[in-house]
Amino acid sequence: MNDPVAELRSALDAAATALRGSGSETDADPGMRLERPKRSGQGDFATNAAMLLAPVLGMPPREIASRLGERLAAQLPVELSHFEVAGPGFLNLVMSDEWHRVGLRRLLEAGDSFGSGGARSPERILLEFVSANPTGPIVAASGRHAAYGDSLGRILEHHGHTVAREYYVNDSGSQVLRLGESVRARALGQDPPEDGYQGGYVADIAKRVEGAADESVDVRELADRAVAAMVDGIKATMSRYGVQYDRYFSERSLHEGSPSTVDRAIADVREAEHIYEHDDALWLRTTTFGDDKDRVLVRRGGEPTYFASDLAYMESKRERGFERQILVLGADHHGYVARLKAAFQALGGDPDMLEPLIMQLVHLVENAERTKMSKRRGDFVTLDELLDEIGVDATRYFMLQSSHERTLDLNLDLARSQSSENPVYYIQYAHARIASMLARVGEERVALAVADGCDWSSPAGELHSAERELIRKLLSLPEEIAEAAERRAPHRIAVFALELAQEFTAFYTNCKVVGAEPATLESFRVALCLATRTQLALVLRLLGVSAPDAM
RNA sequence: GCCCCCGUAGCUCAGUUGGAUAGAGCGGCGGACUUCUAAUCCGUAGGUCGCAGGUUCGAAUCCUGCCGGGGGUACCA
Repeated sequence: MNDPVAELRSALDAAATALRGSGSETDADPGMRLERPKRSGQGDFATNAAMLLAPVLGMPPREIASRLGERLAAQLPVELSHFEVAGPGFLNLVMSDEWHRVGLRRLLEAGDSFGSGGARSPERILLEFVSANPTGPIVAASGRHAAYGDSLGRILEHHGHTVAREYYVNDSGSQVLRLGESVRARALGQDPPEDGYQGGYVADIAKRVEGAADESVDVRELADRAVAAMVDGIKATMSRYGVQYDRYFSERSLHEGSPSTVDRAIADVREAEHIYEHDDALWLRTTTFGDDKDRVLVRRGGEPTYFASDLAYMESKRERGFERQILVLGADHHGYVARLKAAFQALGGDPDMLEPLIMQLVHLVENAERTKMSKRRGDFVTLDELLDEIGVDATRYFMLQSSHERTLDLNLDLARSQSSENPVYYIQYAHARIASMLARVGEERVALAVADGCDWSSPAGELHSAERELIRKLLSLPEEIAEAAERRAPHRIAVFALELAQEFTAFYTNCKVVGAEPATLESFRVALCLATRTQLALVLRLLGVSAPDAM
């Protein structure tokens, strides 16, 4: 492991354990924290350990904090500059310049793998997201799912997991047929059926798809062609958006073959005796696993439900060796969670390994009004249109900056007129500035600055507070990655990226880099710039946002 | 009715497995371009953390109730 902050935390744990003695409670207190105080003057790090130990030891918290500090000082004579006991019993730690310099050295050694591989038990994860029906173009709101799923995948991978991304294509069923009917109608110059798709894009497909107006071509066949055309469009949009899937998984493929995946899944749950017949339909007894009511798998008449496909798709994922299944669902699907969990268990799965994540809605606000989006009516803003307006980077950042469990209002007027005010440009600007500076000093000078033999790790003079703060920010990446991965929270990285850019800009404003005297100081600052650039590029990559060298 | 999410600065949002005086961006106001990129920086104003109780050394964070907004509650997909 290459994580100076984690090492500090271990030292603190050791000190706390020693203080507590062997006779008392077994494990370290999980509530013990190594925090970064918000206010200056409260140390570089702070811990509440003493307050948690107080009831155990039966001593005043401040007294414990003082003893804890002394132990830590003995353990870390070089790293720890000094400590203070404050408030109700906080222990504030001030780290030495040496600790910061060593930290920078280790950042450079790790490069863009810093903060990677922290997962306690690496998993094979199948991450399914978007999966919007191929009966229309990708709408703007799906851009949130796409950005979230893609970024989450990148973060999970950096954290040490293996991730496969899939887009589930609903290419069978009545919706698809309805699309075929609508295309046929448009091709013949008629209005689509009332329950069909009214959007203008249907006419475009009708022009592009072969045989649309040819009544000898079956509507079902026409529907397939239309879906294929839609999927091509979806792939193009996703590609433009920087979202790569490992596979577009066809729902229909679940029904093909003999026995089909659907057949096998049903056989499995039948064998486990979770199935019964009622009213000529085949039901899955999901109530066994906490669902409100049982669910139909095969309708009266033999037609399998969409739920049967879901069951089979889960089966397929398990057969392919993914122990964890994450699926990003829209808020309008939260009613499915119970039955999906139940189905997963009926197949013999551990319910904790099926992880439906509910994404709250995106409202597009225009003229101070929320626009309603309906694919049927064709009344929507597409993701492509949004990308035309405000660009990939700004869109992705906007979609990622807030928690997925929070409704997002996307103000189109604002997005259009003030896209340059998007924080993403501030972050990219910091990256571009560094690139420009490093180019100015030249590759050889940079190489010299980071060379092992270079002695900037012990120059005369104290570090500037901006240097110290920037280094600590850089060193906090591993825990940010862990937090973002474990909480499925890419927005944490979006916030971190902005904070890192701010720390860098403060350093830039206060500390001259090129031409700093003595040369060892210039080397140190060049090295710090390089480490910052590497990490900015890394977090931008995790967000799926570009890291330009010039702006 | 029942279930899920949300309510934090004018706007958009962080912070919520309890910690010190609640933060950022944008917008407002006042300043700074002989400078390594001004897409920047500095200063300043702006808050009953929806409301009311409770738990405790300590609550934006946990519990209960209420108010407000959004979504769901199909042999549709």
